Amino acid sequence: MKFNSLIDMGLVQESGQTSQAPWGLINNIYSDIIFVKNTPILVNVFQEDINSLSMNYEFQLKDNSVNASIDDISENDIKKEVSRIFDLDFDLDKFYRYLSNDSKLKPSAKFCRGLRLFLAKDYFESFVSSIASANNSIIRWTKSISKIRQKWGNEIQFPSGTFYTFPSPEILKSVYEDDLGEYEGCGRTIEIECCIKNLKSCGVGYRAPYMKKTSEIFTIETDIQEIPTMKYEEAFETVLDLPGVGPKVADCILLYGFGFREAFPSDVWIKRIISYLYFPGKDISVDKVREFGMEKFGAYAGYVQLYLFHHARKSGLMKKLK
DNA sequence: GTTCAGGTGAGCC
DNA sequence: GGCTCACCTGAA
Repeated sequence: MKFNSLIDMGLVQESGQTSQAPWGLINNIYSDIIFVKNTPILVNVFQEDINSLSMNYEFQLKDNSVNASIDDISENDIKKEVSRIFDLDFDLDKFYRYLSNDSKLKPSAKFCRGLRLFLAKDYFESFVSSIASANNSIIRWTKSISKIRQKWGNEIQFPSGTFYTFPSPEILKSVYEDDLGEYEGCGRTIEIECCIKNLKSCGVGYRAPYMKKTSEIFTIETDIQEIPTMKYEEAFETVLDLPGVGPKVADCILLYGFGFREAFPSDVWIKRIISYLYFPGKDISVDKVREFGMEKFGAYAGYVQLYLFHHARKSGLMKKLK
């Protein structure tokens, strides 16, 4: 089945949006489990040919599935969810016309043609993933998320193979934090050097307690459920209250997770890029850069951030700015 | 072996 | 309120 919207799937997957790690990649097909009406569905997405920049998808229900037949879930439900995750209704042509009006933004459109938001398939996953991304590299972050899924996610068999879901808040809030916790927790029945099923063993470092606490809050907090209906400012304050969530991570959760396109996630790289383009020779604080981006780009702030960041990454501007 | 990059939170003023 | 520094890991 096919979507006709312009999209570069490889670019979306590798763009480091913290709502989720890149989907599994085999033979140019990206695969992951999404949930439609609480039923796990394996989705494969791929480009028919590299030049077309349109996207195909197919799906599978799990093996031995008794209660989940395609009768309960319409193909249209699945299509709508895939379309939502890749933000396919966003009008890229209109956005490119907007970019072409600013000579500083214009080059990024060509470099990142077909780049779209990679929205959360699961809100909890986007919170934990974003917290794990703070002060981290994309490579290390991706490895950590993959380990978390393999250690605590549900293993589900599909016709084309075994996949792991992202673990639930109930599971993640009670996992061991580090080697010592695991050693003590299992009654010292194993050597401490052999402890491998704790959060720090996934390489998340000091973020482990933040991730556990946020998982616990997720099992009780009700405010979080209201975020999709909130205005941006209120949503920002709500998300900021969580441990391990500062302004940067909050904006990542709101933009990549929930699709608040007025968010302008600002880290040192965006600060360097914005300073280089709009305030040459000056040192603008990250906080000021965030204000500047939201004020100047308005409803397009999130997409502009996405495009500037990846243009800088791909064009070698980042190395130059460092 | 050492140094460094990368956001957040705690402790301090 | 603002400022400084520790936090963990892996790459250089």
